[in-house]
Amino acid sequence: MLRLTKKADYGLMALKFLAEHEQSPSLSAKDIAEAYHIPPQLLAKILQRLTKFGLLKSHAGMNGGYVLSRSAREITAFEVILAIDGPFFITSCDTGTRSCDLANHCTIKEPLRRVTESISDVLKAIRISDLVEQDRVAVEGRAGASLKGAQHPLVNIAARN
Amino acid sequence: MLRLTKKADYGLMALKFLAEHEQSPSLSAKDIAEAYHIPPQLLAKILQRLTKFGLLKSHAGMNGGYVLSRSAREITAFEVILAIDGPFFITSCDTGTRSCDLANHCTIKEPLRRVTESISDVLKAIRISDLVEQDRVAVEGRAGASLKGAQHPLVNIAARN
DNA sequence: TGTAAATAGGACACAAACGGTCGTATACTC
DNA sequence: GAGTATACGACCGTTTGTGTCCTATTTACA
Repeated sequence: MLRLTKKADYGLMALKFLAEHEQSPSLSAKDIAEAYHIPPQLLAKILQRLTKFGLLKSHAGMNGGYVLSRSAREITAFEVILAIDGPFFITSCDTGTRSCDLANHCTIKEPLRRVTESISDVLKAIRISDLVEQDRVAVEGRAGASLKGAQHPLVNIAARN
Repeated sequence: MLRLTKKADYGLMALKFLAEHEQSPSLSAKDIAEAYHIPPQLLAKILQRLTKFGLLKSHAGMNGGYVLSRSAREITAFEVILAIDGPFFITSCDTGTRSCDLANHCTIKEPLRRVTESISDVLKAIRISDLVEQDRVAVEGRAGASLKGAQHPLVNIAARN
């Protein structure tokens, strides 16, 4: 529970992959799916949603594919999750349109709404470029050796808000 | 998505209710269920899990019920959610026991693990007593009038980590 | 101009999770 | 011993998540 869906996972992976290949004219859903062993048709749909949401630009036809519509530094994890999984609330009631039937009795809604905001802020502070950077550091750390200090950029990012 | 289950909601509400009635010798699942119009049997199960997890103490038989096993200030929202919904991960893979089959290709796992930690920290900073306090303030604000300054205790809590 | 490769998107099938109920056993009080 | 409460396993219907299939459309290139 309180977990990301696979779709959101795939979406983040795809964006990260596109960010790492920004020099390419465009990459197809198939290219990305093969790189990560993701079901191609499923990924295609995800990329379509991201396109509809304005995070990607698509190009149909031969040699077509997708490119980031903005710099990787201007796309946040929050936007990706929002695009794929829709708005999220930490309370199970309050689906956005109308409040739950417990409205009058549910006394934790307001407190938890603030928690939701805090979590949103964390996700808004994570950029696709951070994923690239963080992963690069992790790989180097694994291949190389010393794992000391300042190796948790994302934590720092989350704390810096 | 990324939302709390109703069970976790109910659990938090119940703990808050118990915290508000700490002077009572014990409250039954039925008492609490009626107060919030929650299905009694469902709430009973939730309270049983919380008991098993050590957050509540139960007492069977006539005039039985539940009491907090600790002070409301020593129980966090994180523990409640963990007890009811199990461990949560922001990545859909990595269910705890073994990593997903994408292990080698999934390059965002490590970065997102840090995000999970940040969110956990937020939830760990929320105590049941905060829910009580925060709700009290909200009610007063609604009944009374002025809504200025320092009215977002939970946000402050989340930020103070 | 035709073919192949790509996006776009609706419909559907399967599986897992969630929400809730039922029945029964057990513990405790009076 | 009766009544009330917790403890817990089994079950069921609904929803959500994951993935596939099929068709239409766009585009590049031979």
